[in-house]
Amino acid sequence: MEYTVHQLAKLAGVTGRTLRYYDEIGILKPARINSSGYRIYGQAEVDKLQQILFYRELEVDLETIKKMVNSPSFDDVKALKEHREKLLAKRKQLDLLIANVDKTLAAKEGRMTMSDKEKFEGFKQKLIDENEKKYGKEIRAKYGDETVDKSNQKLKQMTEEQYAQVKKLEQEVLDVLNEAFLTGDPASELAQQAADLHRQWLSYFWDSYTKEAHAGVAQMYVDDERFTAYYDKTHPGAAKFLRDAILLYTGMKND
Amino acid sequence: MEYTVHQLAKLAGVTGRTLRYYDEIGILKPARINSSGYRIYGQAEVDKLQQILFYRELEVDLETIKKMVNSPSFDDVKALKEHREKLLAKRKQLDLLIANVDKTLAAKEGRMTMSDKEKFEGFKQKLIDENEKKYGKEIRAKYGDETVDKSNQKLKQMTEEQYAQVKKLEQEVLDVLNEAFLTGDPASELAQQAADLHRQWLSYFWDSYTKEAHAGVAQMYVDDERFTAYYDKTHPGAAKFLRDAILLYTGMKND
DNA sequence: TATTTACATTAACGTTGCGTAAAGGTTTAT
DNA sequence: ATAAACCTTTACGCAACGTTAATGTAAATA
Repeated sequence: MEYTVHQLAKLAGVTGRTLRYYDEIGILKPARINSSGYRIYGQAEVDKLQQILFYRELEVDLETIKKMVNSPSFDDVKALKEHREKLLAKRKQLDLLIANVDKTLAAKEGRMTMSDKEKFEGFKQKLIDENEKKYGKEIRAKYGDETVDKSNQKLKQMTEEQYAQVKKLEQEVLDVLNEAFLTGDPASELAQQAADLHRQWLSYFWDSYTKEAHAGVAQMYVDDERFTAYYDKTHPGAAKFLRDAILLYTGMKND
Repeated sequence: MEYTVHQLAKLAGVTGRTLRYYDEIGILKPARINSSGYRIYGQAEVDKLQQILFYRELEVDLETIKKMVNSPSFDDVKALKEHREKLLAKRKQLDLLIANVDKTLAAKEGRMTMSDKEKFEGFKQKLIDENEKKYGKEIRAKYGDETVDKSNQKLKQMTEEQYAQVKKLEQEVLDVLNEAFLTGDPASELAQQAADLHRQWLSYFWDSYTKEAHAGVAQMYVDDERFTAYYDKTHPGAAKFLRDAILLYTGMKND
């Protein structure tokens, strides 16, 4: 059997370029060249190519393969053993790398959680301040300083476990909001679901839920760029969209 | 603090070329360029370089690092996780490769052992034939056909364990012979040690050792190219050298 | 038979992360 | 003043091909 480049290439699962390259670097020369300058390969070349590809599979470099298949006196077992050592060293290095990447990720996620926590803390403080400003006098007059201070204190002392649940809800709000945003309609079912999830989320902070306060927080998302940025992360305009959904949800705004 | 390329390079443990390259691909630009066209780096660049080198340690490609350190909005945790996946895949691939290399080596050594065994078998047969030719009539006349045939049979039935010991001795003969060859003197201590090891080796095949037979085998090493090739593998001429050493050892040739 | 289609050829650049000259300008030390 | 020690840009080299580009040849079809 005789083959042209492409025929042999297909037979062996490589490209013609590869065969020309192998010819160029002298690792596999065609049996002969016909009158038109075409490379013609025979059975011997097919066999040799198989060998070459076998060693290539093992990621031996072509220079070494060349010696292996072209000089019968070459100690291929020794070469393979050395190659094996190189592979082992590479794996050791890889293990180190992976461990380091893991360490870096752990540190980064630790920091992220940290900064999330800080944001969370800031949010809680902001809620307290807002409540204080809007309803402070009224409520303090009604229940007395002590009661209000204790409530605020409780808010600040949310447990880690609650925090985790809150984080989960927070993510759900985001997910549903982003999906709802694509509908473009704050009155859509998904948008209203997002608003409801947000109510559940808020309930973690408030003893008593009021539509007014909920709507107030929603408005804050638009007014305070810290929160706007948070909700707009995936879709710019999502914060406003959420506010509108909540305004409809709370019935603070019709149609 | 301000640094020129080489100063920063030394500080960070890279070469100037690296910094120029990082400038070229826009991953780390100098703070400014002075009137002579020199790159001047400041503290911010030092810090950034540290980051770059850190990620480089993890084998992240420069294109990705560029995004990581230049755009604050880039999700580096995600990138690292993807990188981690790539590393894991690479390790898996490496494990496969190593297993395949092992398999190849096992097969090759299996074949080698096989061919060694064949050679060994051939050698035993040859010894029998030689003995038969040289001493056959004499010995058969002396002890009878039965005795001789049984002896030959025993030779053929060497156990695997004996075989292993013989292989070990064989290697020792080779090692000492090759070292002795460098002295150039078949009468040297090393050469005589090689001859002695060879006698021990031969004793595995023979019930009774005779100087004459030993010298005869030595001569065979020179006459039969199969064995000549075996001993000449490391140093051409070693077979003849061994013969001479054995001739001196056996006293079959003086001075 | 003329033309299209499917091959073949060589030449040359692109890939990654720099190393390594080469050819020349600048600063510092003697 | 001159040499030593910097700096600059330009550009090839590395491994193993992929990918055009420009051009020539063989086989199939109109």
